[in-house]
Amino acid sequence: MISVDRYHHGNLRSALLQAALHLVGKFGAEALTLREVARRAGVSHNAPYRHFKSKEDLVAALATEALEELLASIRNATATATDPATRLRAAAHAYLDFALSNPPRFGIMFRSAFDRDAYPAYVAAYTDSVTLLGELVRAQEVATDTGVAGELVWASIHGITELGLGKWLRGGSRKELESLTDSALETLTAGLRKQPLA
Amino acid sequence: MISVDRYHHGNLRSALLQAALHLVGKFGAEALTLREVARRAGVSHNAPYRHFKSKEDLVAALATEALEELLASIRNATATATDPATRLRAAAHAYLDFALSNPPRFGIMFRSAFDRDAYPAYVAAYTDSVTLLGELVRAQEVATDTGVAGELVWASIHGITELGLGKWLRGGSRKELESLTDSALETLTAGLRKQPLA
DNA sequence: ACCTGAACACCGTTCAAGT
DNA sequence: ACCTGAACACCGTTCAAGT
Repeated sequence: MISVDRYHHGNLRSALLQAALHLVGKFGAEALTLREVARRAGVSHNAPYRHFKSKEDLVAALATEALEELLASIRNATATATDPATRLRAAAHAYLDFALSNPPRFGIMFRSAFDRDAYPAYVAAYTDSVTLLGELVRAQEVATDTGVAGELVWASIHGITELGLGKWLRGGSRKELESLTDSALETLTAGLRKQPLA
Repeated sequence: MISVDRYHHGNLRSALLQAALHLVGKFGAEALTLREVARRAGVSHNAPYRHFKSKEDLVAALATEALEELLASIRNATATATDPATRLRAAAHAYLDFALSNPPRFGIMFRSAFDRDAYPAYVAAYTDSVTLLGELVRAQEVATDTGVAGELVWASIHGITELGLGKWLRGGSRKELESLTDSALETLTAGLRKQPLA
């Protein structure tokens, strides 16, 4: 009766993605199996193949959704401030918080083996993210516009995030990692101002 | 006749690890299966359990060996120079080169799910690595000895490595990534000198 | 001690069949 | 169109049995 258990209307795809996301968040990326996803969506182990060519194809869809959500989250976080340093800090915190809120999803987003070029929406979200970061860094007025400064900032934030998620740093709490992120941004911008890149 | 095909002498364990490393390096971490490892070592699918409690246990051994090798490689790279900046740069290049030389192994070393505390050799190599990095950074005379400077440097190098391996940066060649690493180190040390951490 | 073969409960994927 | 059940070739792991 209720439309949610009738997949002939085209909502199985999103139900599968939702189940997959839940599985990943709760049990980690290695617990993500097509058969379990199908089970949770209440369909046969085979039904997912109507919507995804393969497990990798579902993972790619999951990664695309995650990247789009991360981008939206960063946009949202930077929207309220006008001061360039504050905006960059807000973006970095959004990045870190996104990763901490669902570590396995962060892994799926970044480390999946699928061919990215085969997923235009993924590439689009990636391109937009890099562009946004470039703008945020350029607004600091710390370097000529070669893009290297943006990569340095991104790598620092990403490194702190990865090492934080893996419990490699002495402080692993959200607060401590945000503080480390702030230090990284301050140090990098100070360094870029003092010693502009070639 | 030849001792290599007689595992009653205690060399099966290392033969298994060697097969596992080869598998990981050639086909990626997801191709690492206990059964295939056994096949390559020429034993039944069950023989590995004489030497490893589980697949995770073998992965932990692999990760430990990798970390020890990385540490040795960094020690070796820094041994020839005396200038602090040169030594730090050599260490960073060794880190990057280690990752690029076998990306899946780098992943196993950093992202495996095993309980690290259950593997003292792993913890020892980790502790020694952090200590070494701390010394290298302290020699730059850029910060008070809180360890934060070391974490910032490590995160930057690690971030460049991860993003480079994942083809996220515009330049992905060894040369380009080493150059980006050099920029990161120069920028961070300049920033730390200009604006010491609280 | 060290190794083997059979067995169990899983996978991803394919295929013929049902509505 | 969308879904199902049977089947295939894999996994990791356990167990009884062989030397």
